[in-house]
Amino acid sequence: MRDTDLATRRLRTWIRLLRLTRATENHLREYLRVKHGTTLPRFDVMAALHRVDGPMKMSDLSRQLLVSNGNATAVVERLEKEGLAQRAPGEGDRRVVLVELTDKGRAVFEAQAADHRAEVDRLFSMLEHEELDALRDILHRVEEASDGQNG
Amino acid sequence: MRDTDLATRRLRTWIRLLRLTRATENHLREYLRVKHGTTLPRFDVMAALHRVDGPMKMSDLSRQLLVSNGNATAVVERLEKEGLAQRAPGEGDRRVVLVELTDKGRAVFEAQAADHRAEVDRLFSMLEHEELDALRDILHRVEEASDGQNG
DNA sequence: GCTTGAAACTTTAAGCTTGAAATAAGTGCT
DNA sequence: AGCACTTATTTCAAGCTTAAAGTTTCAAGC
Repeated sequence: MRDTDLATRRLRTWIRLLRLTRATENHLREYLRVKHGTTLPRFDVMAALHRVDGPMKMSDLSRQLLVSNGNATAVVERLEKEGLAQRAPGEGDRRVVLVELTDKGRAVFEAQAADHRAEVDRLFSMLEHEELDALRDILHRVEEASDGQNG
Repeated sequence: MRDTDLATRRLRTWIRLLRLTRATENHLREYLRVKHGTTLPRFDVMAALHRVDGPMKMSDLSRQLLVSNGNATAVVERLEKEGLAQRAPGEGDRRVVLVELTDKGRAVFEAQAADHRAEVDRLFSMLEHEELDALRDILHRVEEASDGQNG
């Protein structure tokens, strides 16, 4: 394999990375569905909102999650309908919309997050500090390079 | 960071992996859209069909791509409508449907694939043999473990 | 103050995706 | 043959996602 040219190895590595990510997402989707009756996009949005622990601009939300503006609007709309999040107009800039979790949303998310964390720990239980170090270095290298190219 | 407990490190690593995958997919989606007027799901399906280079069962296709059956049906239907793929009933087992690329589909895909490969090569140009080796080992370890758990 | 342009969101249409239900066809048991 | 069970695929409803167009608001230059 080491005599295969770099372009081919990079392509194969990307495909394997993509497959691992999909398989893991499928597993977590199913887990969240049967255990908490929720979906991955909802969970992701709630995680971002919980993380900042306060009002967050819609645009920051979509930037954070790497999804389109319209997508953020749609998912937040559903969360709001279920009483898990709420939107309010921004104070200064009247174009801005601020989202945050409701108390109910926070409670619901924290229960989901605990199980989610445990499941991720289980799924990656074969990775110890050594592999995590190696992976951290590689991810760091990729992120650094693409920061240089884009933003 | 090394004094952070393993569960936390695994969760953070998963999140970073997910972000890298999403960023890369977003980039490739945009690339295929502007340069070839196609989408990632269509490209993925065509790649799978090109890979086997011959008739493929719908169920094998969805298994390969880690998507639902209904999804495979929908994407193939669109490819068929565009004359890029064609379906035919299986010979022996009459439940089976076999898909394959048309000549046009093969030609179209090969042009897309060449550019896609070059773009992936560019996106991961910071990874040399050394990092690819490390990543291969890690991915192998994860795949091995989940094979033991599931299928 | 007006205009021009940019920014923050929402809306819309089209496509993607899932999970479940529905069809249809094969397999095995009696 | 008849019956239950499994497998292969499609259909369907609901939700997710994007890109593009539309609305409202802000900022800068005149």
